[in-house]
Amino acid sequence: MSLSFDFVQPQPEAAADRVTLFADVILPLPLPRLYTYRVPFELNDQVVVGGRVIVQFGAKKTLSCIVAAVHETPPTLYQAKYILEFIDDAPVVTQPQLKLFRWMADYYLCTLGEVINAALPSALKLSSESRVQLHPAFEPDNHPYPLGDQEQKVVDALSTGEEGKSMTFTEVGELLGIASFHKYIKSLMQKDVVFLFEHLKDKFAPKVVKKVRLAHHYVSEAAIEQLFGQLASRAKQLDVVMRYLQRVPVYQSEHANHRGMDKAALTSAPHLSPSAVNTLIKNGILEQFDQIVSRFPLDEDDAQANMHFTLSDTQVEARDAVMREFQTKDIVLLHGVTGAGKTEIYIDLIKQALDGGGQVLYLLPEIALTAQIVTRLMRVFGSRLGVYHSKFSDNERVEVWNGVLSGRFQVVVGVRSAVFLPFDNLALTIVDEEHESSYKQYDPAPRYNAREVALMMAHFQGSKTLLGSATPAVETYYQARAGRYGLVSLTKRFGEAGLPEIVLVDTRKSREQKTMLNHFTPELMAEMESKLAQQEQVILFQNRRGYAPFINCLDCGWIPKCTNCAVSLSYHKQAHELRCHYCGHHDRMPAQCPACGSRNVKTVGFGTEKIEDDLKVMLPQANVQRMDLDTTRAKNSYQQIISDFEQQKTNVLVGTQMVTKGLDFANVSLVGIINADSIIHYPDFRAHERAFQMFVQVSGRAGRKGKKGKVIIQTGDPEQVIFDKVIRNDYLEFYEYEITQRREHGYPPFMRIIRLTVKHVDVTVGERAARLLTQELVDRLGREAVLGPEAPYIFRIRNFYLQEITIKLSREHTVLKAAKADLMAALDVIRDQKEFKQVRLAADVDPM
DNA sequence: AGCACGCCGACT
DNA sequence: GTCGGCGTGCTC
Repeated sequence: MSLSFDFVQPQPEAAADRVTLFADVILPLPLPRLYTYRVPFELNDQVVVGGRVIVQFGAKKTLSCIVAAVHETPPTLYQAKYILEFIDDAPVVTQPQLKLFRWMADYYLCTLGEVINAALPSALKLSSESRVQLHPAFEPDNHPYPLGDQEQKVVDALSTGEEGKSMTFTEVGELLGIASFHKYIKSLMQKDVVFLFEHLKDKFAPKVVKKVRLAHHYVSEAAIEQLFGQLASRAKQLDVVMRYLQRVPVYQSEHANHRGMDKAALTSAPHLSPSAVNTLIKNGILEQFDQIVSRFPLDEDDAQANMHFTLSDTQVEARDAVMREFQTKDIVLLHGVTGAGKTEIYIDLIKQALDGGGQVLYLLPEIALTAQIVTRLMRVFGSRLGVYHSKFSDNERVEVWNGVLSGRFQVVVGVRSAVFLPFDNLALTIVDEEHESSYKQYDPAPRYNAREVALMMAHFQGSKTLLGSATPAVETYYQARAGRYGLVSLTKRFGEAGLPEIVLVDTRKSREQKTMLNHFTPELMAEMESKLAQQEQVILFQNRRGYAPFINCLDCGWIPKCTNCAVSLSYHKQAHELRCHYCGHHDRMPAQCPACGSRNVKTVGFGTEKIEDDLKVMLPQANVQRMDLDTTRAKNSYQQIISDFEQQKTNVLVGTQMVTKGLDFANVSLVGIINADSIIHYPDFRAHERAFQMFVQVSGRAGRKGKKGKVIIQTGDPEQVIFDKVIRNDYLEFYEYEITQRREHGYPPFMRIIRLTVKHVDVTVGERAARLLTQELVDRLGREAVLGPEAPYIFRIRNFYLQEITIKLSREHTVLKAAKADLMAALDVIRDQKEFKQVRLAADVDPM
């Protein structure tokens, strides 16, 4: 701003106050910096921080990106290109979000572009390759909104050719012959004429329900009167019409008739004839139409009926304690045993937060976000509830995103990535099962933990956060003990169900005595038989999928290995394949040893598939179902397995971790952990914690609603200290033991860990890069802060050789910040060496 | 992440 | 002689 003097008259033609604006944008690419584009002067008033703009990036790419800042400082080193177009007139990313994204990039050592990439549903990230397609529900001659000329051109182009034809943005631009065509696409989207998708594979497959309504010329009392006369001799048809009028208040509002009712409710109702319904449709009395429905249908009547439920005394007490803690603390840990009824407490707190006018985010791990819980929440919160699930299509995610922006959804229940939703007025954040490792994203950066991100987001927005778990993460409990988090314990199980009896069975002894029946001890076998005889159900937990972790030729010792990874191939019997669990590589199962031709090839070890297989032979009367990654890959198979078990169509459920989470089955009286040792003896400082959590969680599946359950843990080493704590379900004792270990060995929560992985196709280059990086780190951070480099147990994945360096840092903020700067500098040293140009470096902050 | 520019092998 | 391999460097 320059000084101005009174006597200097403004020159009218010079437009002295003409400001040139520049926008710093976040490109959805892993680039370290923001890029500055120039705002076309006539569009100055359209720039919104948090809105999307279209820019040309590089020679031929056009991209949408997020405006992070607007200013008047022209770049000095280059000529800024112009922004091509503005997509939004209001932010799609809110201010608190931008702040959060910056924090994430900083904390997790990644770029803002990577954060944006993980955060935005891909339909919000437009590029010249984005595609449009006519909406399946669009009817050209029965469309409520008029279309402009340009819009009509697009619709015409999309309707000629085969069904479901799509065009890229580039093609739309060519068709219209103008550069600024996005506004037409946007308008067409708002009118539900077209929808967007990014790749050919994510085409929209909406769920359509057939509905019927009364033809519009019957919607008046007189007309209906006349209709009754007309149908007087056709009793079946009359019944249908009567039922329709009963269910749909046609007289009260024409709108109600327009919405109609489910056809299935008429055709499948008792005493009503489906053919009568069809005759009515044929005669033009009823009309049939399709409606696209959400995955979680809400029955309005249900919503009213279930609004109110009462908390038990224990629950009221716990809720009040949480609220008391919230008066002085922003974060509260609700430590409640499985089955203590935490969900009801959450619902109660959500209601209060909503009454106060704030938004609520309720995070759940993926396996716990079931239709059961969603329907339950739907009943209470109805259309104010948004659901964000990873199995949803991109269009559905955008709908939730926009719903949060517009205020339509005040509560969102969702998985890890729901922390990215554009809240601006969060009052309450709930992270249920906060210890769950699935909150942590591993592979593409940002390698974030949604629990930590949620805490930071809540902090930025002044929201309270409730962390819930039966087996809190050691780090979390430590914070609560230290008084930084409030702590509320809920120890009584709901409905008086006692804790299950937990029994250890020594597999080593059984093996010596040769009493093992395949992988079952006689004790587990006998108990299963007895429970099944009493018509009760059994869950078996085996933390390894497939049939066997490897196969072995008994004559020459040949073991098939993955060609891309340093692992043996697992045998999958059903698929008759050898598979790599790390890269997806698979071969046909050979009929004989390819090395020596012997047919003496045996499977070694066992996974869920073998357990299932053995049981089918050993317990022929039982119905055995397996639930693991392999059997739940298809869209609804998880739900199918659960409901079959719920309805007791299956008696034994064998599965991996999937069976440990949040499933409430009233009739399960026995849980078996087939091999506890593989879980405990894992080369990682969190092995005991994970084992404790797993055992307690899976034990929680046994015995509910008054029945006392039994848990049998098979182990070759029953003396392990951890079992003692599991048996007595003594979290506190486990915690005390574990925290001492952590303090002694300098692990979290006392130190912060950053794991660097160096990857290269050539072992020696990778090793050299890792050694140099270690040296650079030692020079900057000191010898004691750096461990490694070391090849991990699985030292090659997807043809990349791995080296790991572990950095241990003090948790002090200033130290951490300086250390990260040092770390980045050390990484740059590697990147600058020609020899290491092909080295891939990944930083994982707080690895799990 | 793309994509263009650029320098060395098997083909018309 | 050219077409094309993918190494590396840049994108406001």
